[in-house]
Parts: sequence; structure tokens; C-alpha cells
Amino acid sequence: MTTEATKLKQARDEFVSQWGALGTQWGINRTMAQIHALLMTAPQPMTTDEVMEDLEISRGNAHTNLKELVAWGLIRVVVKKGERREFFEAEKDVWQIFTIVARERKRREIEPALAILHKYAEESREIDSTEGKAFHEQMRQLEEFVGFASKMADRVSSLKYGFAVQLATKLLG
Amino acid sequence: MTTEATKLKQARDEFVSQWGALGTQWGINRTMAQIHALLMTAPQPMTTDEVMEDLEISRGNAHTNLKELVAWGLIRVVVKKGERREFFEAEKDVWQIFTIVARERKRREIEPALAILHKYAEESREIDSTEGKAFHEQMRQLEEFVGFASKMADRVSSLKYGFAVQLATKLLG
DNA sequence: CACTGTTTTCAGTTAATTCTGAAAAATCGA
DNA sequence: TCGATTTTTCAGAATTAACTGAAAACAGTG
Repeated sequence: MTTEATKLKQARDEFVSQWGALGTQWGINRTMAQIHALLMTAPQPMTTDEVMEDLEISRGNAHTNLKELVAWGLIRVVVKKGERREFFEAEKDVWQIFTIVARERKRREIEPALAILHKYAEESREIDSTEGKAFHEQMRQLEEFVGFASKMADRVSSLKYGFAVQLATKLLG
Repeated sequence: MTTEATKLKQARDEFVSQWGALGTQWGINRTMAQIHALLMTAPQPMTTDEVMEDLEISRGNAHTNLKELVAWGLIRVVVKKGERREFFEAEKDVWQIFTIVARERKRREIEPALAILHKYAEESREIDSTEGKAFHEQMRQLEEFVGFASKMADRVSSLKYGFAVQLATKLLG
């Protein structure tokens, strides 16, 4: 192998490993982040067995996390002619990745929060005491803000990348 | 106790408990989220002992998470005249809470990611092979995007709430 | 300085999450 | 339908994260 090829392989390996460690911070498990990094930097779609071998993980682990990534929409199943096995390839477009992650985070983090805030804002609506009013007001303000943020996330996600950049640059640059 | 007071107490307890469960999704531990919810809805600053009792947790746990919340800036230490104990009170302003959480997430999630992307974009800069160029390009695009997002987060966080709403509404409403 | 109340630390325990590996189920060609 | 290959499931093992409780350190008070 050439020096260049070795260098690339090593850089890629390190990237995959470090991206995996980062995943923990992001609240997604290490393996999932590693597989994502691996496929994002793979020149070709990969099979479950190749992923297992590259990351030295079990079949069950590889399988579960590949399917989870497919569910997120961060990777796709690719079928090749004359091949029974499934191949996986990552979405590589950064804006696409961003909107997918944003959508998923909204679903898992924002929406449940909103539901809780709404529930307790409602339940405390009629309480007359000073403390009751304060509680209600706090719930209401949080609900209003989170609802607003949620809507903004939708709007931004639905923009085309170029337009989002243009907009942001014009306004805040 | 009046019916209203019972109702409020129950609503608040439930809110604290459910907010804690949500915390897990957000990548912060349950206790920390519970304490935050408790203090956000507390009519008065609370002591460590009161927090321990309310949530039925150990002194060590209460202490660690109170200090962590102080480090984030989501709660403050309050000293009362003639009292040796520390009291804690939460920041209740939603925009303040948002900017604090945004800053912390940026520090813990965005910046390390940016550092990694930058490192491997640099390391692969000179690799001439097709695969090397593709790897470099992927790193570069991710770095560019994450860097851009990071800057935007700063800009938005530094706005006054009213101005942020006005801006967002005008552009995307 | 000695006493009391309060905060901080941390070794050991418990709980939660993730991973393995093997078995079961599904898929496909002949 | 059978056999070979591939995917899926899941009970138990391993790992990681969170929590307890008690002891040590610290900070005021007389």
C-alpha cells in the first residue's frame, strides 16, 4: 500500500473513532455514530459484514444500529443486481443531514416537552392563589417559547440550503 | 390544605417528575432536570435539604447536581441575611434559559465536532487519490456547515428576545 | 481554639444502557 | 419443498452512568 493510502486509511479510522466518542455527547450511542461516520466516508455502499469487521462489533449490534440509522433517514438501503445482501450508503449532503437531525431532535426533544408544558399550563389555568398564578404563568411562557422555537425549526428545515445561507448571511452577517 | 393548593402541589410534582424523565432525552441526567424544574416552579429559593426532601434523593446527588446547574448558569446561589446555608433559585426568563442552554450545547456538542472535522480536513488536504479527495471534501463541507451553524447560534443568542421574535416572524411568518 | 452547622468528596452500590452471540425467522433460487 | 444465505430477535453479559451514605473538609461563632 502507498504511503498516501495508509495515511487516508488512518485518518478515516481515527475520524470514525472520534466521531463515535462525540456521539455519546450528542445522546446517540457510540456505535450508531461510528457507523454513520464510516458510511459517510465510504467510497462505496457497505454490507453488514463489512461494517462488523471494520468496527469489530457483533452482528446484532451492527444490525440494530444500521436499522436505526435507516429509520432516521441518515442512511439508505441499496440493492445491487445479482446480490442478495443489503448494502448501506449514507446521505452525504450536509443540509440534508442537518434537516434530518433537526427533524428527529424536534420529534424526540421538543414535542414531548411541549406536550408536558401544555398539560400543566392547562391544569393550572384556574388556580387563583398567587403561587398558582405564578406556576401557570411560568408554564405558559415556557410553552409559548418552545412552541415558537418548534415552528421556527420547521420553517428553517424546509428551506433550500442556498436560501437559508443567503437569509442568515443577510440578516446576521 | 385547600383543594386548590393540593391541585397545585400535585401538578407541580408531576411536572417535576415528567421534566426529569425528559431530561434523559436531552442528554442531561434525570436528577439535574428534576432539580431545575423544581426550582423553576419554586415560589422561594430552596436549600439543599429542601431539594433532597422534595425529590427524595441523597445529599451527594443533590449537591452535585445543584453545583452543575450553577455551573451552567441555570440556577444561582442566594445568600440570606443571618443564614449560613446556601439557597438556590432558578433563572426563570425563557430567553435567558434558551441562551444558556444554547451556549452550553454549543460548547459541548458543536465545538468538539468542529475541532475533529477541522483536524481531518487538514490531514487529508494533500492526499491526491480519488478517495482521498472525496474524504477531504466531505470533511471540508461538514466543517464549513458546522462552523456556519455555530456562528449563527452565537448571533441569535446575542439578540434581545423581542428582536429575535420580530426578526423570525418577519422573515418566516 | 473548640464546637456546630454546612458543604464537599468519593468508594462502593445500584440502575440503565449497550453489546454479544446464538438461535429463529425470513428470503430466495433451484 | 428443500437447502443455503441473509436478516432479525433477544436473553444474558458487559459496560457505563448515576446515586448513596458516610466521612472529611470547611466556615463561621463564641
